[in-house]
Amino acid sequence: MPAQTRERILDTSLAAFGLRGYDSTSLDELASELGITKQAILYHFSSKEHLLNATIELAVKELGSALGGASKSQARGFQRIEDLVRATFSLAARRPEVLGLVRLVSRQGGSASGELASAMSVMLGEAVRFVEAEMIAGRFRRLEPRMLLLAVYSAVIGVATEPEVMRALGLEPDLRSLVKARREIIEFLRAALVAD
Amino acid sequence: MPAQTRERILDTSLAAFGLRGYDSTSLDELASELGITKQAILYHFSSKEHLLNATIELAVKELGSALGGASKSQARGFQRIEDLVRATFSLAARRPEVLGLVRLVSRQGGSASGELASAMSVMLGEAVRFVEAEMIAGRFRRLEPRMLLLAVYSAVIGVATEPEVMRALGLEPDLRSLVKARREIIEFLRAALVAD
DNA sequence: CAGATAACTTACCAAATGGTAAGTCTATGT
DNA sequence: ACATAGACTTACCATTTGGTAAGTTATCTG
Repeated sequence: MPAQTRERILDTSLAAFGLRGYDSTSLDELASELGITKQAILYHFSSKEHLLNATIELAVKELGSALGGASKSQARGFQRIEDLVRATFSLAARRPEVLGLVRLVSRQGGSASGELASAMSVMLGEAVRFVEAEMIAGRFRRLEPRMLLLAVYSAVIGVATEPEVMRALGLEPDLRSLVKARREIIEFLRAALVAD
Repeated sequence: MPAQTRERILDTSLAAFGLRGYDSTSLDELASELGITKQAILYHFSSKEHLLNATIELAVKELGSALGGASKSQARGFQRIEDLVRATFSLAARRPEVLGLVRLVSRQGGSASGELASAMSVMLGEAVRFVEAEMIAGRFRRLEPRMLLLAVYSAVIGVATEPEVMRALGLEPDLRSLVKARREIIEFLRAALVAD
């Protein structure tokens, strides 16, 4: 019952696009990784761009389910930020390609990015309101909420997805270091955010 | 006196590689942008990979001259961090492709990355020693210096080079917003770093 | 059993890609 | 005047790329 071919293609292309990039991944490569022919891919997805769209769709879903719990938690104050960072790092360790694809799309833009952009807009909109509320409640320092989130997002995604920079710093990007990095960035954010 | 063709090629390829990526840039494209033929490029650089190497070399130079002043300044405490962030943002506004290429190389690794990696290693090594000294002097909060730098690096590079995320936050990535982003991230870092 | 449909494969193809070989044009030194 | 070398261009070329067309095989349906 190889009706799951479609899912296998999506999985493989998510890994390839997310880790190596769109242009650097050819359909022939994908096909041979999967042990099928390129035309089998084109049977399920009528063009490479359509495949990218579907892949983004999958990544959005995975991102949602990975961060959804933390984002909807009723935790208040810094605990909620901490939950979110933990969830992000967990995703970065389990499926780095998902964050890689998010970054790829958020950089290149392109026609396909609409869905991810709007999904992220929703999440970021919620986050902005949350941060604003915490600032008003006096639990967070007063900073510009959107810029603050941009900095937090960049710091977390960067730490979670930039292994070469870790190497330049003399840190091996293995699991232990990732755990350490997570703890450190949480402390860093706590210092930056929590009002005295 | 078109002996400057070599430099023009490097300039154009720095922009192309840094903003669009390596695989997404063809030699034919580069050539037609320059109004020459592809073989003229291959005359100066014997292969695309050699061109990439030379381009990285140029980017390293530009990075050094852009950040060198701030990095060698004798400013102490947070002022020095602020100088560095300002220099980075200035570079991001003037020549975004340089930081783009840094990111590209630091992600993909590859054989050519040695030079950039070692250049960055030096800069980061200095930075680690500086941060450690400031912590000992009690001017910075006690955090793990390398992880701290990773977070700072990620935040700055992210904010400076991720226009799509800015758009998702409802901010146009124009000059005014960049200035605002710079101010905000400096405040963010100050809050995170400066000991009470 | 006939035929339709889904899920592929084999066979092609035009365009683009990185690269080679050979020629052309100009300046310069002898 | 002439060879030499530098800075290209014109002509090719093999491979790779995304994509089309036409089978083939198995399964389900009337």
